[in-house]
Amino acid sequence: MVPRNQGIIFVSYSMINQNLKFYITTSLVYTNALPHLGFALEVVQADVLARYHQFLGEDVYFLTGTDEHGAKIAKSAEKEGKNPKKFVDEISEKVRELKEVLNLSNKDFIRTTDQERHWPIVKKVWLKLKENGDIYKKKYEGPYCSGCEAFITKKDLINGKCIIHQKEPEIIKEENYFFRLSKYSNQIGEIIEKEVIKITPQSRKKELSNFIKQGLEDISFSRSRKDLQWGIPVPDDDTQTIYVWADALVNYISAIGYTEEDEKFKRYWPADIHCIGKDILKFHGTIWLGMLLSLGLSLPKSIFVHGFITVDGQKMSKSLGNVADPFEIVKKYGADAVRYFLLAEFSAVEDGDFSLEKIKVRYNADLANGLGNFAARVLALQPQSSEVKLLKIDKDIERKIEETKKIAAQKIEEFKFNESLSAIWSLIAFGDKYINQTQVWKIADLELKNQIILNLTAILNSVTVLLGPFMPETSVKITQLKKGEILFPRL
RNA sequence: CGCGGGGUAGAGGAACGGUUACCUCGGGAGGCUCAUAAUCUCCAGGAGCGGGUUCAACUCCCGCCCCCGCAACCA
Repeated sequence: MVPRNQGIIFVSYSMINQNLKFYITTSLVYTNALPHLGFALEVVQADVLARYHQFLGEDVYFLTGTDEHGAKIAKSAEKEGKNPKKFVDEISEKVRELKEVLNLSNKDFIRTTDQERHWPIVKKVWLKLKENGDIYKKKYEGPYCSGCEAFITKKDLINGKCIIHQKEPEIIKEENYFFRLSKYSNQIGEIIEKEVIKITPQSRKKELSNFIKQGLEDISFSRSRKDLQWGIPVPDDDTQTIYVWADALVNYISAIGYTEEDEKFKRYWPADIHCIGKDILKFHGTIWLGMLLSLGLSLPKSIFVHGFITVDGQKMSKSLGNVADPFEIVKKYGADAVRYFLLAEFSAVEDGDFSLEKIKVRYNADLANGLGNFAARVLALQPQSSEVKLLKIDKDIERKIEETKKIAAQKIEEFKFNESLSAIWSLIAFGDKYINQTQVWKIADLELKNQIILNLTAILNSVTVLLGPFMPETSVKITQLKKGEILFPRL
């Protein structure tokens, strides 16, 4: 047999990063409904980055979790006749299951209902902001729907009426705590403008920058207890509940135990990458930064903003009944096929469309016919006898492999997962052509034949390693694959 | 004139101021039989509309038409 896994494949990846830390987060899933494919997209992208940096030898901390407070959740729970705690426990557990189902490498999972890890730090943050004079009481005036028993926003209105209750809202005044975001408006504007925090893609940075130029206003940080019971009480004032910003965003530091002395916090903060959706960039790019500035903490190094998934060309929505369930899709195609689809089918920063038809086409074309078939071809060519001289891989093959490695790595760092994968697939195509051109199966000269098989094996091995961050399970499987075994059966 | 993104073969996606605009699926022809009806080669078919800048524009600029985000208390 030609040795299957020879040498360090990713030699072009530096292995000197042992002391570097890499802290990567996703947004928290809001637990008012089961997780959908959109969240799967975010965690899969983050997982590729995490695994890639792991591969580089860095000390990776990959965090995800669930945001479990809010009136919406309390309401959804009530609808199902459950108490909120039980309700969010169930959904949070489902989100956790995604870790197994999608084969995620996250190290930690934080819940905003965690009274031991999360609550104390939220309170601490609150008190610190207050101490700095950045939290104050102010009367808030806004449209309030008595049907919803909550303040509503413009978006909840159609023709000036509440969508759900067909009622005109009353204007109600309420006293809430506010965060002095306006104080940091200029500073934040400059941070974004000067790219102290790198925002990918550029277009989002522009969007955010323009938004901040209009000037940031102070933002309400609490709700009255009667409107929002399911949440963390404001310290020293239990007539008020902490609103989402000062609760959910804090997860990024509560998970690593924010106190200046905490070793874990010292080690990992600031985040290297916050992975978020385009809908919440504004909050991360303004409120969160304002909080950090007030706390005197260093700022995240970068924010990566991904697009949304549509299904059959339409926005996912419960009313349309087209919410794609990641569990079901994985059940049918397997974790790696779903990961592959989400990463390869579209650019990470654009919106992408999912459909069962599309994933099937990708699966058959790229995984069964492409990767799987190539692996089978190479394996079938392995010589029977074990006497193989130590040969060296041909220069031009070596060159092609090196080039692919370089592109694949570079594209990951640019968040261009689809292009990284397409570089890997062009190496597979190169291998396929090489087999056809050499007609290796016909060659009688054993030495020449073995040389070619060695080259092919080197290609397959490289593909295997390069695939690691994207398709971890498949990557392992290929190294253990035996003649005649099928990696991805055609569907 | 609120801000921003986009309109590329039948479908879905890239790239780029300069040979012949690329890839995948689909369609057509041929080859091979190591391989999962796989794989390889070749062919057909394309830049929203109108102007401008340039030796040269799909790429830059202007106008128009159409789509889509954002326009803070929404995860």
